[in-house]
Amino acid sequence: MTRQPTLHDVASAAGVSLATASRVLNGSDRKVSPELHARVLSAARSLHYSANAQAQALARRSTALVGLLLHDIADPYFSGIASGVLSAAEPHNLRVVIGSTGADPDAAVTHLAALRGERARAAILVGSRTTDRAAEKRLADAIGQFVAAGGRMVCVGQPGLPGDTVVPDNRGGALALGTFLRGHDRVAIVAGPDRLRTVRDRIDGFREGLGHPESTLVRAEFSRDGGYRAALEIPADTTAAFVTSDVMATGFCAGLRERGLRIPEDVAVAGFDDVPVVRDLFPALTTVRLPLAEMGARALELALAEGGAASTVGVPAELIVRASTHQP
Amino acid sequence: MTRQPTLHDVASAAGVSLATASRVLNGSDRKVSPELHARVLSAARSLHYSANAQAQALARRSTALVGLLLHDIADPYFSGIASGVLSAAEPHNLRVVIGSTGADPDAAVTHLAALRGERARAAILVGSRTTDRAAEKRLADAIGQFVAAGGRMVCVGQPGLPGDTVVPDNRGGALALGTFLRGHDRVAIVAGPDRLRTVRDRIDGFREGLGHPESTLVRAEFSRDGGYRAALEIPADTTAAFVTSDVMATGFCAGLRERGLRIPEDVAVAGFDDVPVVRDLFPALTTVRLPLAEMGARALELALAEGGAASTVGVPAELIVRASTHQP
DNA sequence: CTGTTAGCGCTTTCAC
DNA sequence: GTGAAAGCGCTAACAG
Repeated sequence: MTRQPTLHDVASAAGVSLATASRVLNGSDRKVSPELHARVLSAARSLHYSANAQAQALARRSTALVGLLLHDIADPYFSGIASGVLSAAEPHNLRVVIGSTGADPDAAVTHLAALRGERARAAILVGSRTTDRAAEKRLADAIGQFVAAGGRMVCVGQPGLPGDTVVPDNRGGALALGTFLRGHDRVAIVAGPDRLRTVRDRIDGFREGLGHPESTLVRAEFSRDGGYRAALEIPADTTAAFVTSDVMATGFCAGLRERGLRIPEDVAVAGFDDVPVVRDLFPALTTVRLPLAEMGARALELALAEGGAASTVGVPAELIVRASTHQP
Repeated sequence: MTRQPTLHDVASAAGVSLATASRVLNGSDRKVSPELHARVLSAARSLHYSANAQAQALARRSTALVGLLLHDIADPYFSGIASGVLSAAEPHNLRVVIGSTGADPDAAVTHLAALRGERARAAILVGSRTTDRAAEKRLADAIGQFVAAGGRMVCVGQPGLPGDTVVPDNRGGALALGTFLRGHDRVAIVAGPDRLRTVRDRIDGFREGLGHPESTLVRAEFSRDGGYRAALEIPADTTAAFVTSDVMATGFCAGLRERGLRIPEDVAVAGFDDVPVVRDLFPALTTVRLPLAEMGARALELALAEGGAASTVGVPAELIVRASTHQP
């Protein structure tokens, strides 16, 4: 590996000035004579020139980076959103650097600091909130710093933090589901952690739809295994269960089956999110569809917005009825 | 948003030179007196200083970026690997920029060019090969350029390209599966595109294990829907099917069910990869486990390797027997 | 131990 | 149209 050719090399190979070379190799508005233009181009080509992005960023005082922060890329909810972010970024020639926040409540803070150092154009934070007030404060501070440095912040899923927000209609979707399940009288709600506003909205909407609030509430971890364990805990005479996320519901169904309970004959089960795989479960899962990829794309677009004011875009949630539920 | 403070600002606020400020704010080996050290630190803190990563990269002639190129982040095979890459990158303080290559055979080429411009330390390419010789050549060229620019290249899943490689034991895993399924006499193999070496290895291993090669071969797209369609095509009297990826197998099982065929009574089904969800299908899917996250982590480690010679690391594949198969 | 001073590779006025 | 030159913010010799 020899030293990479610089713009300087190209310029002298083409017999022009640095400025001219720069003008033709990058979409400058300044005009360059066809003759020189061609010479620069061919010099660049034969040298295999590739502009140093860092140098450009430094000189231009701007980068093409956007950060994407999420819990766990292996979780289909997050990867669905990530997929949307990526495809929306492509046409804008934006590069997305991804970070998983995982279990550590301060991981987002760390990542945000790094993104600030990288002078990222924007950061997209997908659902990462904790019950820890202090940590929450640190997050808000980190966001503040990031924004102060000129970055745009957008949160997906959970409102309440500074910056733009993409929020699905959790309440509305759950309400439709609750309404659909009306008539079941021994209903269990398998919910993720109470601290999540998302979870609360889904519960509230569901209960309102159901028409009576005296359902059993089981708390569980927001994961496949959390759902599985919850299945072992719900009352044996439950006739319907609303599991607040599909990933949990997947484990929940497995747990139910192991317990010898049939779906939907013994207990009707519904999830939320409509991650791709749930239609292939047996029985196929009734759920509320969230347009994950679209949410990601919307977030990216917000991230690009020039305007000053923080905006919120809502996305609809749609009830998808499949075989895992029946109306009583 | 005001102009971001620079190292210069910090230095003068602390009443020291640029060099000293630089030394304390970055892990230089040079020593600085405790007194100045403290002054710089407090100045940096009160100014909310954040080093400009681009400027550092330029001055240091090195970045902390690694690129991760994969087909589709929403596919659990890829997201599983990505997850491993991310967690391995974290402790090394590496940033990973991700790009999906999707359907476009030249997307990897484009991304590689961008990564070269960014002077990324390494690029990890997860399974992206086409039947198109010309495109393949362009890919190899792009890799060559990237490497010539000092980047490290590592491919996951498919050998044959320049650079390091992480290859799972496709053949061995499939062989174990074939052996397990011995005795079935009307066996179908539902395979992804023939151009993929991975697919070929899996087929060969499986056949060898099975002990007789006269199985029906059905080609399908390497996706859930591809598997679904294949299920409608296989001979009705098939007693066992090996589907070359779990994602395909997921669709395949759904298709079988719609056709009224029972699993495993009518046809035993096995997949490959062991993506998380297949254990929750009903019946749970027999498959060959690939340590996806570990593969990603290994790739990242190869990417970090200093040495010159390209190396190949193999990862084992393990037969996981579940309810979707029975021995005849 | 600390400070001075060249760059790193590119963009962008500002003259010509 | 084209070029000279001044940075962009930081690091790393090299002197003290």
